[in-house]
Amino acid sequence: MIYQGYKVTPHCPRCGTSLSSHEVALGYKDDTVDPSVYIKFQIKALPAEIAGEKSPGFSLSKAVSDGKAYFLAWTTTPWTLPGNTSLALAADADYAVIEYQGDFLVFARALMEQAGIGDRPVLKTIKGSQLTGSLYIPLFNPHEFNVERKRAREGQPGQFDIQEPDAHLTYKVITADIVSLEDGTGIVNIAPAFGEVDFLAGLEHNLDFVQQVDLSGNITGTYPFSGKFVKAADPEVLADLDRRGLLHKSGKITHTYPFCWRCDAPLVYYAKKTWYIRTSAKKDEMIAGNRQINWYPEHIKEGRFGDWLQNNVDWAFSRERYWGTPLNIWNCENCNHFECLGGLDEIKARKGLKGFAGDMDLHRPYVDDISYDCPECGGKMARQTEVIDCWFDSGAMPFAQWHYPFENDSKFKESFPADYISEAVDQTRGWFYSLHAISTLVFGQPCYKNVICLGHILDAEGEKMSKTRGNVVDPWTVLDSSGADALRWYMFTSGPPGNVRRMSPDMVVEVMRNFLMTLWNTYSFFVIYANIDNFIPGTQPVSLTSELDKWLMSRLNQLVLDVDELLANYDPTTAGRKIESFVSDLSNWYVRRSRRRFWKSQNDDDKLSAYNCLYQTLVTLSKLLAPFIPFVADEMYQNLVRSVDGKAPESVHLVSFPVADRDLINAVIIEDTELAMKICSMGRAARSKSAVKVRQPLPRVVVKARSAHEQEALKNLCSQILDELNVKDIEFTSEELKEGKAMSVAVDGDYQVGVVTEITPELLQEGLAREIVRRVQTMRRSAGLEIADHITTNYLGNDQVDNVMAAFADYIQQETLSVALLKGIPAEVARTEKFKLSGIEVTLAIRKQEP
RNA sequence: GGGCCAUUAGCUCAGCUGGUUAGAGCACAGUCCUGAUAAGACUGGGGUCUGUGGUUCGAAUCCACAAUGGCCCA
Repeated sequence: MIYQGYKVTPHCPRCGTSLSSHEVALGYKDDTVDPSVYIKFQIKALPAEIAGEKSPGFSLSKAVSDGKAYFLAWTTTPWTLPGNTSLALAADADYAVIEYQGDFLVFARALMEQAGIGDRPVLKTIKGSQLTGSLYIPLFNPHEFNVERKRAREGQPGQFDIQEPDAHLTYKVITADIVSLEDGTGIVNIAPAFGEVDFLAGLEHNLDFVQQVDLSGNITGTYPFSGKFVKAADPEVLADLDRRGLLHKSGKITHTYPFCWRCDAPLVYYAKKTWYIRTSAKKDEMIAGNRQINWYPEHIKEGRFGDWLQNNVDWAFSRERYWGTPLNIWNCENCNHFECLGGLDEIKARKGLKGFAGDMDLHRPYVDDISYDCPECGGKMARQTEVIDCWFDSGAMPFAQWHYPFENDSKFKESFPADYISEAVDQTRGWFYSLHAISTLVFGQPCYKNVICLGHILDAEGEKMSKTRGNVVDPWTVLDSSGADALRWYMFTSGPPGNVRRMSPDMVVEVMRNFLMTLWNTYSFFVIYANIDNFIPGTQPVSLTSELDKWLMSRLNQLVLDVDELLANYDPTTAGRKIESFVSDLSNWYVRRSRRRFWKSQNDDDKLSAYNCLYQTLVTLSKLLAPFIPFVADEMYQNLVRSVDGKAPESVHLVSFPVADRDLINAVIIEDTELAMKICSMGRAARSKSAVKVRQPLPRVVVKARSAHEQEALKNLCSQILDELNVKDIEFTSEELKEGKAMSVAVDGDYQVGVVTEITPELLQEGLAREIVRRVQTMRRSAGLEIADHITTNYLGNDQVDNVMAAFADYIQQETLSVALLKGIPAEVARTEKFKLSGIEVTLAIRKQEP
């Protein structure tokens, strides 16, 4: 499965190493500007078939013998031209001969326009196949510049024979499938040392091999441009050709070219020795294994990853580096015998072992000292100096992390194959592949069952974030200002994980305010009141008599059901969004509607039921949220559970995920409450149109629902509606509601909600009482009083004020925790304020009542 | 050059097994509510659902092509 090949690999001249295909993938740049040049190769001889051909008027043979006939080839890498050893044509294409400045140029007829000579008459048309075997004179005869010309030994791709110098060297023309008629001239520069296609063509046609560039990317030999880096040599190569009349046209092209992901140097395709894993032999197994894996999003499976497996090529896994896992292949310096050693035991068993100590560090440089006797010839066996591609290490993780198969047999088997892995989409060629390839090679099966494949995070403009571009959102600024859990929640809920997403810190701030603060405030509401009332969870029976509580328990258990199922289906986004809308309803409906139940002074069943429901809900939420926002969830859990139950698991992360109680799910209540919410929303709209403040109670709301069934449902929930809309009565009708002097109406589809805006003296008085409560509360707050502090309230006003204070004394006192309502303003008060309420002047004063 | 994904309000996204009037949050303006609130409610402005064809009684939704962006490959 492992072999050494002489193959062309992308090579980084600065790092001095070849790159794997997944590394190359990291460094493509779209807007690379390179030379676009048309070069003339002088034709020396034509194949006999067309050489003898007579044609009236024009003879290509004569032009050849006059030294005026040229193949016109196109390239973007002038520095490879000294290594050119052939030209490739498309067999089926028509090639035209035209005259240009006294020379006769041959190139694909279809591409005349691009070469800038479309207006010339075509003197002759020849099929590419007819030109095969033509000979041409090299642009640079390697022997003149002290560069070796080699040729592959028949059947041994890794071995080359050096060719004798030849002052009259010619190269031959071949045909190849890869020749494009889209761009260029239909005649392709073949330099077997500098391209994979070129190298393979070289093997197939037994072409010469000229390698005039060293591993640092510098031109060797004695060319005028020797010693230059390849890219720097480009203009000088062109200048040299131009001087000799061999440069037809020179320009620039913008195209995609790979660069080193590590150091940004342009990559050079370079033939050199590399160790390969013959993964292509296991291609079918890898494809079969992939069918067992669940991919999210699903299209990756047969799309990007499936394509990658279909087009599998052998894994070039050796690296010319210092750091890394040493390649465990030794070979004999004398007879070239190879051995691959599988472990320490095998090393120790070698005859004539030198440079080995029992406790040695088996990395470079120490490992390089190990040698032993060749079992074939007795020569010295030395380690190949390369290290192993670190992607191989990453792919070996499932067993390497346990040092399996040397130990931890059971630990390995427990965790293999993995249930789930996650990485970004670029890793289809990286970690996803290295894991899958090695697992298939070693175990014949996949090593992961489920994958969430993440899309990339882009900046606010939709551009890829990159350090060089400076558009990176620093994670620390987000973590410092909004927190890790806010960032997590944003990532989970802002969009499906497989999508790319634009990101700016503002979005995380929004998440914090919208979701986390709502959650936290609900939690802290509970904590404040539970502390005031000394509520101890678990000691009181839960009796679900209140419709509101039944609704909350229904919603909660439905939520648990939904979230559990969504997470099982690898959809954290929808799960998170469900939690979000639940928390919003919890805060804006349940707590809002239940407020008075917590505030009232009697510790009755209703109050306990409210506490228990809210408590259970918050605890369950902390468990549901634990995988999403581990810090906030555990903080809630610590205070809600651990502080009252020392025997509870230490952390929410050690608690089992909640299981829904299906018996508590009442779909009818959920639906009915939704309707009640809708009616309230319309009622608020009607109220706000009437311009009567919500604080002012109104006599009646009139509802036109769609059916008698809906009317019944709303009747059951009418206390919630009355309270929410601050009206005294609810009435149902099947008549159209009319907007009028004492009626404000909101319409939505088949629903109509009208508010009767007649204000009786009694209602006005009650409204006044609410105004007074509201003012006192605001004063308490500004005075810096605690919620549970008791006060004495003093007041001053006309008879009407006196009447209100008398009629609503209980209500005002309970709401404001006033031990007394006293007429007259004493000198020593915490705060005095004067108001005009509905045209009536009132002066209020409060002072804290010391216990 | 090939492949995959996306494109819906100023922004971030729902809606995609075709079917009443395309929704939410943020942002903006005004009004209201509030002793849990960096919250909330109501109203308002803001949309040729990227474009062009096609299928259909009916298309944001299905099909084809194109444009733009992102990713991967060459």
